[in-house]
Amino acid sequence: MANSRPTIKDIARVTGVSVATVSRALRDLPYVAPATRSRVVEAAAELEYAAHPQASRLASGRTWTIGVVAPQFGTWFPFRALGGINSVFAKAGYDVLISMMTAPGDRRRFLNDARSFCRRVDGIVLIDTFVSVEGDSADAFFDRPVVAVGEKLEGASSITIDNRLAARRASEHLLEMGHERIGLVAGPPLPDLPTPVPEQRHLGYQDALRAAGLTVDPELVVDGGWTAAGGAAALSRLLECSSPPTAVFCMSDEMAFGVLREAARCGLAAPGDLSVIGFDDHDLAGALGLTTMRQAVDEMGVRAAETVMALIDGEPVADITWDVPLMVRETTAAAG
Amino acid sequence: MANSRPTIKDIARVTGVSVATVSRALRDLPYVAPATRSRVVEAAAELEYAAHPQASRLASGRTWTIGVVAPQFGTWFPFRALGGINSVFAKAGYDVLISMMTAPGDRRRFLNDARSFCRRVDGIVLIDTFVSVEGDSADAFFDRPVVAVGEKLEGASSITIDNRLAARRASEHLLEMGHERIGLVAGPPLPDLPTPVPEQRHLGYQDALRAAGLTVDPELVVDGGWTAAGGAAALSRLLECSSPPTAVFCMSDEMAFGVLREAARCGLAAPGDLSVIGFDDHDLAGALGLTTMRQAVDEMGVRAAETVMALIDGEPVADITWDVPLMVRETTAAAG
DNA sequence: TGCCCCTCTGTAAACGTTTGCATCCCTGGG
DNA sequence: CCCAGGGATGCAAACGTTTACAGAGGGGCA
Repeated sequence: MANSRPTIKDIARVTGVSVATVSRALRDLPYVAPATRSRVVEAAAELEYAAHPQASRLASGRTWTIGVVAPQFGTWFPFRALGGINSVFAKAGYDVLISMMTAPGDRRRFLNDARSFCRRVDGIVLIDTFVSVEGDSADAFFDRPVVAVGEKLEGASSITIDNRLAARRASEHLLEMGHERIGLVAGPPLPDLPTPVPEQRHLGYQDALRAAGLTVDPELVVDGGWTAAGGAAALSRLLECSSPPTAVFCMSDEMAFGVLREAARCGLAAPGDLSVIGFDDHDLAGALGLTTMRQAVDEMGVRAAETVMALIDGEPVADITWDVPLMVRETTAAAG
Repeated sequence: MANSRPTIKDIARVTGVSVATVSRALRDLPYVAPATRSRVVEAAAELEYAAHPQASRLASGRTWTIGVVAPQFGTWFPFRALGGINSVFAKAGYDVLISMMTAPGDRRRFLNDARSFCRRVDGIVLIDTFVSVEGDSADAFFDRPVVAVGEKLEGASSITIDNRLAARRASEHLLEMGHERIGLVAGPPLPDLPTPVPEQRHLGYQDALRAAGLTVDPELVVDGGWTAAGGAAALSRLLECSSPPTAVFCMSDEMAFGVLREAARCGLAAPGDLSVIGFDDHDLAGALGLTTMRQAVDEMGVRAAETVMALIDGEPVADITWDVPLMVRETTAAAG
């Protein structure tokens, strides 16, 4: 087979014009005679020509690539966000390069990786990366436009939610239905990932209880490990309390699914015997009837992608706080 | 800020050697004096030099990038596979470029995209892409090593499962437990994606019933739309049958989750009143106790990544069939 | 007619690497 | 003492584009 594809020179030779004219014709630049342009375009189609990306990138400085950085793939949040991000860039003609850079640890190495990564992309989306250790700015790592999803970062645009407020709202929903013994199935802080999320959601839970004049019973706060299995285990621990909760707020839907299953196994009906509210609006939450706080990750991804393109076009940095609406479904009901 | 990073020339000037020597020193090539090498390496670290990827790729022809192509992100399967794929390449120092090429439709445009995509990567992983319309080979689209996950493709290595056999096994599991009225919650063929998966799983279901001497009742085959909500709707249709099933095989776990929920809503206990088996081993299947056929997508992704690297190293094309073990959990039990 | 401007095209210099080839120097064996 | 051989280095030509600049030709206007 033709191991080497035709180059712009081949097109030039075939059509009898210079490479400069071919380049202009194929990129719809002005100052090309219509007849010339169509001859060139035809020849290119005929030879099945496609520009060599590296060469054009080297020459132009534009990469037409966006980098997406996440701490780990395999979890729900970054995957979902990537879906939204990717759909936008695919339409806009950008490539999407993904990278699992682990933020802290070897800082020197990270900086070097980041610098090298930058050069391959026109802009960067950070998903839950928490790169900033002690208030560094995005410029410290990247010299490209950056949008951070799920965290705020000096010098970058950001798309975040108010975790504390949303957790408070979730807890208030239970309070409003008359519950007074409210359990918290918490996600633990992640190793090597200095995320404020667990703490913020915990604080929101406390805010709600205190505002309602209730004391926060530490016995009602258990670790659910961010997984469904962990959620199930957490509920069984909660049920061993001297005075078990009548409602549970879970920091993630996955843990809530586990809680629901454990409840069923124990013969507790939801919401009859136990109200459960989650956090995320996981793919399955709607179909399974879980009341939850909707974190529209894919929409946030879409918005992040649009924001990167805006930054590339020179628009200023901006912070966006995404709304987290309460989705009342079928796992919460009035107490008693 | 320094808008332009140091180039290899800067290192050369600082250390007083030629760019060629710098290039060799930094890439650990032989024929560089130890003293020279360490001087160069130090200078590079000092200046925070990182090679310009486009330039080095243009010159060397190696891209150190792997392309991952999937028809659509946002669904469970490709995401999960991407996780596995990415973990391998991240370790091996490859970038991962993702692309949502839609296979059929405008074939000319697809070919052009594919050709252009090729040039950016050293190898390609196709996830459930079903590019081949009438037996085309991988060479028709790509002139790079290709590994296809979930489909077979002439000229490419592949990682697939035997959908028909696995579906048969799932159905046999129900038969072995004494069920004779077995419903099938089917996923419909996907629009614009000529996948044989739905048909194969349907055939496997029929194989099992026929081998057991049962007739296939078309009333027991309903469409679950590949979603949990669709699965729930499917079960309610099945229950309207004159003679409803005592067990259900769902072509995906997500549909099975919907079935389980609908059963609970109708007061049917699983597995007491209704046995349910799924297909996939979704993240949540274990924690929710769903009996299912385990399609270890992330492992398949890992293997796919390793296979691409093997192809790049010149090893021959090979087809791998991945095992799909039965995971007996808590949603299936003996009939009656 | 002369001038200017505008459209179209070509020439050639970037872009920042990698790499084949030539060169220089040093060491060791005959 | 000479020469072969090989390690270390430099030179310069790729790699395939983009783009600044120059120039040719033609039309309109004074």
